[in-house]
Amino acid sequence: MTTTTEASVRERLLASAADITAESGWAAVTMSKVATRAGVSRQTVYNELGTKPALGQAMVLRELERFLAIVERELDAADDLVTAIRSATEHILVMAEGNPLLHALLASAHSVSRGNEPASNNELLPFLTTDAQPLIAAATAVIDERLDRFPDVDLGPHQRAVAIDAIVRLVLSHVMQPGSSPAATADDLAWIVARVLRG
Amino acid sequence: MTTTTEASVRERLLASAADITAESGWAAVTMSKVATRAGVSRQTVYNELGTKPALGQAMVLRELERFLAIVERELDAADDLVTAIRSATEHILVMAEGNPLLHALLASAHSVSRGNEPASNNELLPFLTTDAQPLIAAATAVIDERLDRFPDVDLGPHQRAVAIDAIVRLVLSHVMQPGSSPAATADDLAWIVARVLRG
DNA sequence: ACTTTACAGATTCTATGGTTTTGTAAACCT
DNA sequence: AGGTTTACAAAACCATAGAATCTGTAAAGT
Repeated sequence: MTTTTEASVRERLLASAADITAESGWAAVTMSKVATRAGVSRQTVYNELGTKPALGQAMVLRELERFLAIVERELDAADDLVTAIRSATEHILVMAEGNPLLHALLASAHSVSRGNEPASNNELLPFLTTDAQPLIAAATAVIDERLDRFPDVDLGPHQRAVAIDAIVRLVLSHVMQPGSSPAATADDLAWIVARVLRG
Repeated sequence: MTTTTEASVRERLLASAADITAESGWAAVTMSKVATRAGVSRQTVYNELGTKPALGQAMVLRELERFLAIVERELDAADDLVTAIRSATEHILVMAEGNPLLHALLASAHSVSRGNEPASNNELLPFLTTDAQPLIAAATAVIDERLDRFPDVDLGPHQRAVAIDAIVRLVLSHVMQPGSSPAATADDLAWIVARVLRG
C-alpha cells in the first residue's frame, strides 16, 4: 500500500510545521520552509495538505490527537474509573506544560502587535479558546467510547454526556490556565469526577 | 463628599469606552473619543484612569463586576443552594449572550489582521482566556462569601475551594463556548454542583 | 475639580515600490 | 502512480518616508 508512505510524508510535514511554529510562531511558517525541513518539494505540501490554513488546522488536529492518544492509553490502563480519569488528567497537564507548540499558540495571545514581529500568530489560538467546540467534541467522543469499559457508571445518557463534557472543559481550562501542579489538579478533578459519576 | 461625582465621572468614562469598544473594537478607542462621549476633557480621562492599558483593564473589570453583581443578587435570592447556583448560572449566560462588549472581545479573536482594520483588538482578550486567573479569583471570592449562608455544605475547606473553582471555570467555559441554551446549560451545571456539593 | 493649551515622542496612516508567498498548472522524472 | 522542477498570476507582505494622529505630561486658566 501507499498508505504508509503517504502517512509518513504527511506526518513529517506536520511535524516540520509544528517545529517552525514552536520556534518562530505560526506567521513564520511558509510552505517552502515546511517542505525544505521535511526534505520534500513545495508542491508536495500543497498536494498533501492543500492551503496554509488547512495545514494549520491539520497541525493543530495532529497535536490534539497526540493528546487524545495519551487519554486513550491511560483510560485503558487503569481498572478503576476514577483512577483512570486522574491519571489521564495528570498526563495531559504534564504534556501540556512541556509542549512547545501549545506554548507558541498560547504566547501568541499576548504580544499581538509587538515591534516588527508579524501579528498573524493568532490564527490558531481560537482552536483553543473561542472555537474550541470541535476540540471539545473530539475529546468528548474519545472519553465516551472508553467509558463503556467501566461498569460503575449508572448515569442516564444525558447526565453521562453532561459529566463528560464537564471534565473535558475543566481539563481544557486548566491547560490554558493552570491552577496548581498537574498532580494536585488531577487529584482535585478526579475527586469531582468521583462525586459526579457515583454520587 | 466628592466621591459621588468622582465615581460618576469614572463610570461615565468606562461606559463610553465600553460603548466604543462594542461598536468599533478596542483599537478604535482613543482617549479623545472617550472624553468627548463622556462630555469631559481628555485630561480628565488621564487624571481618572491613567494610561490607555489601565483604561482597558478598568473597563474589563467594570464589566466583570456587573456580572458578579448579578451572581451576588441571585445567590442571595434563592433559599436552596443548587437553585441559587442554577439561577446565577443562567443569568450569567443570558447576560453574556447579549453583551456587546463581551462579543467585541470574543470577535477580536478571529479577524486579527483582516483588511484595513487595526490588529490590536486582542489586548483585552487574554483577560478571558490565557490570563483569566484574576477573573477566576474574583468570581471564586464572590461565590465563596455567599456560600456561607447555606447550611448544607459539609465540605472541607480544600474540597470546597475545588468545587467553587470548578463551577467558575465551567461557567466561564460556557460563556466563551456555549454548548446549548443558557437554561439547559444552567440545569446541567446545577446538577453537577448538586452531585459535588452533597455527594 | 475641570478645562484649555502646549508640547515631545511614539504610534499609526497613506502611498509607493519591491519582494515574498500563495495557489494552480503544466511538463518531467523514476 | 508519487514526486519533482519550472513557470506563472494574484495576493500578501515588507520597507521606506512623510503626514497625521495619539499618547502622556505639564502648566496656566476658569
